[in-house]
Amino acid sequence: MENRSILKELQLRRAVELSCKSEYALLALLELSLNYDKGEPVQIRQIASQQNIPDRYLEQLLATLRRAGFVKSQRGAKGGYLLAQAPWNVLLLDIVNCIEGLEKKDNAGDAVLTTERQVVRGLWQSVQAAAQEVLSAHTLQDLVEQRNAKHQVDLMYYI
Amino acid sequence: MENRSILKELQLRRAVELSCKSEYALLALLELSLNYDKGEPVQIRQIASQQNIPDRYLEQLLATLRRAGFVKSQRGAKGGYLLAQAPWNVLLLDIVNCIEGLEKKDNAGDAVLTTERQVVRGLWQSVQAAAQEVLSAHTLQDLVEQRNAKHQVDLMYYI
DNA sequence: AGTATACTCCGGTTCTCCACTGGGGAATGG
DNA sequence: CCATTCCCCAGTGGAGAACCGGAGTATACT
Repeated sequence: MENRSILKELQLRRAVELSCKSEYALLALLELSLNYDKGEPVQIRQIASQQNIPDRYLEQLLATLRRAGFVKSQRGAKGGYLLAQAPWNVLLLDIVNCIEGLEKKDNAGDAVLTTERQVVRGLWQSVQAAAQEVLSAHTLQDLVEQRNAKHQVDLMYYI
Repeated sequence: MENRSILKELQLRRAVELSCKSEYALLALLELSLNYDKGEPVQIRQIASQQNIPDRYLEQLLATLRRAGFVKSQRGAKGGYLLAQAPWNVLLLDIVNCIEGLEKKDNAGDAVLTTERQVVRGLWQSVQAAAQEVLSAHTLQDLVEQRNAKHQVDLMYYI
């Protein structure tokens, strides 16, 4: 019990976790990015049906994204969601961190770490760093371009 | 419910997850590596107390490591655990994969993925790849050396 | 042989988070 | 006013994490 709470606080897990939540969020933001030029809001339902995501769940994720300032919402009829920033200004790392609820805790504090533990933690940090570097190297715009390129190919096969 | 089971099978989550389990396992194997030259088995209790790990839990982890062929066990009095291979032959990636229960599933199958989903999955794979590359670039021996180097420094400060 | 020592296998418990569902309320366009 | 759409809060079911405990089994030492 003691050990558990300690480790819980250290937040070692979920460090580089990519769950369903993140995938949904990225998909939603990608969908919003595709409609960014039009300036018209996109509804939850639309995204949900297009990407096969449960709409009530997506709603929550979009709420989080809104609170974090990634999207703007418009209520009422003809309402929906809009990207708050241009796709090329949104780092994918920020999205994942937002949705995955990453809170940094400096583990230097109460618990005394053995030399071995420090080494293992160090290793872990370098793994995290590698993963985050990839995510911070890309923006939503990159996803848009990849999807457009891929879409072209798909269409060619279709014809 | 449907969507959930599908995503569950795809095993998207836990792709790059590093939990308490992995830390314990790495610590245990590191401890065994330090005693590799001696050739004498190390008991669970010893590792557990040295690294502040609940022993009954560590027991389970060592069992999986044994079944995977990372360690050998010796029962009875003066028994304990031994590294099955030399520290420089054990990739850290293999350890984490073993303990985290990574099973690859090729997601190309029943479910039709939208173009957007494919793009997001692709992104995710590159993140995974980056993380795994770090882990596959190091062996237990590297951890041993790091720990020895760090231990030296600690001793110097102590004096 | 007998005993203490260790691993082995089986099970159960508690807790947390994820994925998802649902209901009522508030704003907005027609 | 009213359909539409977002907003907030609340709850459910299941899976896995992180444990604990006991009965069984192999081994060494005397």
